[in-house]
Amino acid sequence: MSLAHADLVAAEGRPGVTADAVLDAALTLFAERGYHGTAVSQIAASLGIRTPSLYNHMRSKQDLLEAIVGRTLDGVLDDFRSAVADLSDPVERLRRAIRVYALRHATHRREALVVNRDTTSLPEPVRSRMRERQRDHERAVRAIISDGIGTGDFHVDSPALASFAVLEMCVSIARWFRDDGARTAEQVADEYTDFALRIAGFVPDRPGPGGTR
Amino acid sequence: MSLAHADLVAAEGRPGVTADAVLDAALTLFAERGYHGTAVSQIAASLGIRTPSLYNHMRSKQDLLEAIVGRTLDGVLDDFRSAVADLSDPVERLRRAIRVYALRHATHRREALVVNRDTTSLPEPVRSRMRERQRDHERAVRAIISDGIGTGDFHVDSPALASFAVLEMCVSIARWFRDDGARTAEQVADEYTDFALRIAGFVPDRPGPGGTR
DNA sequence: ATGAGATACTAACGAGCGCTAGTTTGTAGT
DNA sequence: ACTACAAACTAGCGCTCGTTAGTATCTCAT
Repeated sequence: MSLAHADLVAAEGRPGVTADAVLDAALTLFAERGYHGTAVSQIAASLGIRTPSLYNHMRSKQDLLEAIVGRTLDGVLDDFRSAVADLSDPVERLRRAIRVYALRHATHRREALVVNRDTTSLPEPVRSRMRERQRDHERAVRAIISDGIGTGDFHVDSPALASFAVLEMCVSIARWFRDDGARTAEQVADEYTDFALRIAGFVPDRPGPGGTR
Repeated sequence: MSLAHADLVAAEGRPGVTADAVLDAALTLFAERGYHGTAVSQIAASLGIRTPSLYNHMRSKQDLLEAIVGRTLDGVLDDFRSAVADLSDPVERLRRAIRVYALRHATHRREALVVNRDTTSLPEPVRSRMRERQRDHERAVRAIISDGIGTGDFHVDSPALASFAVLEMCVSIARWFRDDGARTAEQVADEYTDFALRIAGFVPDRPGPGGTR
């Protein structure tokens, strides 16, 4: 395990350790053992260097967490915006929004685990800023559900509850998905998108998967 | 906050700190800051005693986590068994199983947060045993869904995926539910139970909540 | 009154933490 | 060949961690 990066170096020319490599190693360990459960010495060991050498590539352990959480939330919001751009039908908007969100949690498992487990470990001004960005996304999804209720496509008592349920259901993909599992990330994303539409109370013209009824 | 227990002592006779009080204080702090993010000195402070006095009531910090996770999983399995006892209809079984599970995550938020965040921090023989108990519950729910597919009540491609989605959706209640919020724990449990049946592909005779269709 | 037992305390331990200072080394550009 | 710079190193800082040892204090049954 501590050889992973060393091998990479041997294969290429002369990179040494880069800031991105440190971030990636931290990401893996934070996802595995949590932020407080990970020592910077372990990050260094997984890169094959001594602890103080890390500080040539980062400012602090806290900075690593902040960078991981920050750029992950950037990615979520970017994904969302480009997914629903040019769409007006609430059903299609929800379908696309949930598909990219579910897909992300299968393809970026580590990021998802860290954001959900360790955002609370950020220092206070930052932490609230990050939470606010998560809420932006949740509100956007909630708005789609509300729109769909208006058009008669969706049927739920509370758009807020439904958006919580749908989004957290997707988040949980990161907890069990494996690349070598029975289903690809795309297949899982498709099935979860279907679940989301069901939660929203959308009833397709033809019965969904699972057989006749 | 550090006065919470001291007040309780003053109100009663001479209890001092009990093992249960330590467990409860640890539960609150673990849920708030995570196992590795909580120092035993903070547990002591929240009880109004010095750190070493804690060891009159516990064996180790790790023991606290093990006790919290262990008895929470006991509760989950007990809840499940008594909820579905005497029921044979898959729809009713799923409804009852999910209702108690969702309700538990609203009424025992701290336990749920700790189990889901910090079970990985347990030492290895214990950790696997705990995970196995969680899997027992998941398999039982999955079996209900499979049964329902057999009877034609449910319609999903993969009972495994559906059970993951349903259970993790319920777990997430612990992340946002507040006792002083707009909905009671029972109301939330009812709505989530409805979501679960929708995910399972159950279609009631009359349309569900949210209006006509 | 006395002794037992429970519960609190002070003191301090060894270990590990995140991080800094100062130094060596190895490569690249002139 | 010489210089400049980046990136690794050793040494060690101040601090906090979980835990133990040993002691004082209080309540209660004898």
